[in-house]
Amino acid sequence: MSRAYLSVDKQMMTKHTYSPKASEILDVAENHMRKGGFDAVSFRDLAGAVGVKSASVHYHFPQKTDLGQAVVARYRGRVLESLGDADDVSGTTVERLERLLTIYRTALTDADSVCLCNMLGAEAQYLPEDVAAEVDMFFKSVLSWTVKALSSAESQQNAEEWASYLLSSLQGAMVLSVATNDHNHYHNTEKLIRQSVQAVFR
Amino acid sequence: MSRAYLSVDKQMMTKHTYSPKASEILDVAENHMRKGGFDAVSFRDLAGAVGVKSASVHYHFPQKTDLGQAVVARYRGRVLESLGDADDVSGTTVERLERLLTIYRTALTDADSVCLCNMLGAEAQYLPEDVAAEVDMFFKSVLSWTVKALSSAESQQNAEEWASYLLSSLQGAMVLSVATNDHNHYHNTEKLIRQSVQAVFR
DNA sequence: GTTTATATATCTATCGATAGGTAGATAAAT
DNA sequence: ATTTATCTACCTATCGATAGATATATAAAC
Repeated sequence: MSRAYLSVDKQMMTKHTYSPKASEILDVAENHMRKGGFDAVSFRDLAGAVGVKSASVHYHFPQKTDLGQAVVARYRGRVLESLGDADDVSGTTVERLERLLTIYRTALTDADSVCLCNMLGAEAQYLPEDVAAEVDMFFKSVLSWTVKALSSAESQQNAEEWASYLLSSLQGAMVLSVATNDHNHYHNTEKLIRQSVQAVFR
Repeated sequence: MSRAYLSVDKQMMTKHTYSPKASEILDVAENHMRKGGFDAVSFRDLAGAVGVKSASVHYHFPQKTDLGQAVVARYRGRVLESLGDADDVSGTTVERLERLLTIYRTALTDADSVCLCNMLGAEAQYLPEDVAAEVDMFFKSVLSWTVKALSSAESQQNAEEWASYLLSSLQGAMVLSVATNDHNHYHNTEKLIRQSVQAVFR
């Protein structure tokens, strides 16, 4: 069994500061949010899914903004943890990038839905400010990691530009895959990303 | 003033089969849907925006599914019309591709929101079947156009793979641009797409 | 040890607001 | 007269959120 990176996987959430029930709520909320966006999750549905009443969900997350913030923050933390340190890696740029590709691939395959922050990022102007800020932070963090991962000494290429390009491709490929119900769009993009990076960086 | 392709622009919707009021409703629905998804538009809000009561919106679009279908179908038609015939173009592949880039660029710039079908495609599993089918058709149509646009006689590259890759990049770049409130992600991706295509196709 | 207090986690019941949707009247245009 | 387009008025269902009660567990005070 493959590890779930972007996807919810209780086994890898060891250092959660949330109670078991709160974590369970976040799990359901995250999966549902990835498929339908922020407004697609309701306190009642969450409550039903974890076997409590909606008022009890409000106990753990008083406002819906708190819930959204928690979902995105935990998601970001999990992704960054899976990515690890971008600096301390030996190996080629392409090898380094495989970690990023695996994370996104597993996220798509496991849940058959786009990246949480893709879904929420698209509706950023429609989100509570706090939640939008968490989403913004996700992209800035992952972009920063990717820039580092691409910054090999030999290359004179602009790592920032390529990081933005690569992340865009991966995010968009997930959307195409879900929208057309054909994951080949993702796998194909993965392949061409490898080619491009191999050609440009070394 | 630039022409709005993906964006709503009444001037270019000459052959609509909708009444003026219905078109107005579709305009508002489309813009709102791009920012918040399918559930973000309500009959009451639409009614208020166009100066009628919600029951009158139901007159034009009995069910919300009808509204969603109409919005996406019109959007797709407008984009395909703007793209024109991919075959009859003289010029380089890159030049041919500029039309696609301009459409997406203008869409992002004019409305500061992602492509309608990016927003809806991400939540495809959450949409009414009819609406999801329209979204699927959008991507298949634009992909088909792009494949043709890339299929120059001299090139031996796989046009289908590259079409999927390019569209993914553009879609994802819009998401990053909106989510981080930094359109440079889009413009940067545009630039690197040009480079990549120029290197691979001729 | 027993009592007192506080925190945790849930419940029932309800609120006002809003969602999509419908029935039937009205007014204008053809 | 019929069609087109709108209205008023209403329905049921669900939304996020709150009030107030309850059971349990831990912790502190006596």
